[in-house]
Amino acid sequence: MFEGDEMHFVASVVTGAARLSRTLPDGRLQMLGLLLPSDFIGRPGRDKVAYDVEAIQDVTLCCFRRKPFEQMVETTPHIGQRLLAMSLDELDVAREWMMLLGRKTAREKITCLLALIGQRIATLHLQPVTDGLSFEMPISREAMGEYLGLTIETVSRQMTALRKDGIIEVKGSRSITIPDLADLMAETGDDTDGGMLI
Amino acid sequence: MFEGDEMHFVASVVTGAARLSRTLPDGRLQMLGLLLPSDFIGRPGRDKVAYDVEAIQDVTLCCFRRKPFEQMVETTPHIGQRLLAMSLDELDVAREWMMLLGRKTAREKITCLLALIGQRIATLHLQPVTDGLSFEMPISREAMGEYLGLTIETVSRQMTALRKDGIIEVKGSRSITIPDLADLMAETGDDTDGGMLI
DNA sequence: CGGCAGTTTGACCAACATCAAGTTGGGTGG
DNA sequence: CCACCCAACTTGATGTTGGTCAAACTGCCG
Repeated sequence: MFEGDEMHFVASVVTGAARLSRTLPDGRLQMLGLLLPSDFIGRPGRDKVAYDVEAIQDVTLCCFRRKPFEQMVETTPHIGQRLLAMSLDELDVAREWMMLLGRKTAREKITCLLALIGQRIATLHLQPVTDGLSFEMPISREAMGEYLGLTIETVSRQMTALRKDGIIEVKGSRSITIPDLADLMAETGDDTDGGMLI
Repeated sequence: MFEGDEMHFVASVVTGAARLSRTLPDGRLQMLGLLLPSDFIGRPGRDKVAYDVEAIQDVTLCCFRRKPFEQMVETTPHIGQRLLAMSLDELDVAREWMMLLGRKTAREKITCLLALIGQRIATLHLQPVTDGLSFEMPISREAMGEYLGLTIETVSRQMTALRKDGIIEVKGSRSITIPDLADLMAETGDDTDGGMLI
């Protein structure tokens, strides 16, 4: 679906993954969010799509016609509360990303993304998040750039630099190992200790 | 309030203005949002402040203890629906800003901000948004930079460039006139026509 | 063995940041 | 009333980062 399209339904992602993005008239593209199982597309009270939505894997959706769904939200408080909690979480993610896009260097952006994806994949597979963490990057260099506000060349160069610095190990172009998680986190620009004082 | 503080209440802004921001350990700061009258601070179901919140003018808040408020949200569906609509709007704003931070040039960032502030001030004063629009910048060059992910010097240089190009007229450092709104919009990088095809 | 998409690398360049002076204008104290 | 002070802003010189353009390289598939 593309920005401005009429949207006659809302939906919940059941399987697969999709992404939200927006494109400027001259073609510059920024990815705005990732839709994973349980995430919600569309919103009560708005009939146009606000951003481009594209599947990045085969996706199964659970769709509801918009009007009946809006009624259901009004009559079933619990649904509204759930939607509120989800949209507040998305807001946190979006703001975290604003910090990254506005102020972080290319190297910090890349390490943030690697840490994020590594942790999420490990958690998904019920693996501990420790040194030696190993995973497949689910997205291309191009998609990394679109996510981070960088060009593909800069992404590639930073990956090479991180490899040469021993922060990551790379096999092929997608297989990543993180020998020392603390080393990676130290490059993200964030608090390493979760923000605790002393 | 600062990131990580315990928050025993939620609040609605009645008068004045505040801003949301986050700071990296080394001091880099990114503004994440603006709180104006009717905006909401805090959230049901979360007891820590997620971002720094600072008043930028004298502010009056309407505060509610968090626990009773959470109960009220559960028992009064209409409140939850209103909060949902507000947080979805904030999400749109945040994502619009991600596009700006990730992909726009300094000149585009500045013109976007000027257009945004000009239009909001005009609307607030019930003035038509037309050529010759004139207003006072409510924020300093530094704050503009924090909002746009730029340094103060770059902000200043771009303002000078826009003045020399006749896109804006400047009196003192805060008073702005926009002789031709279309000229300004043409510099934002966005669709000038609101995205309509033909 | 091509052909091709995805990736890497190199050379060069533009945009923005950084560092360092100025400049302006409003407020204060002599 | 004037001199000076200070914060906010502007301007200049220079440095870095990341973008751009172009050319290889890789691995996979037909």
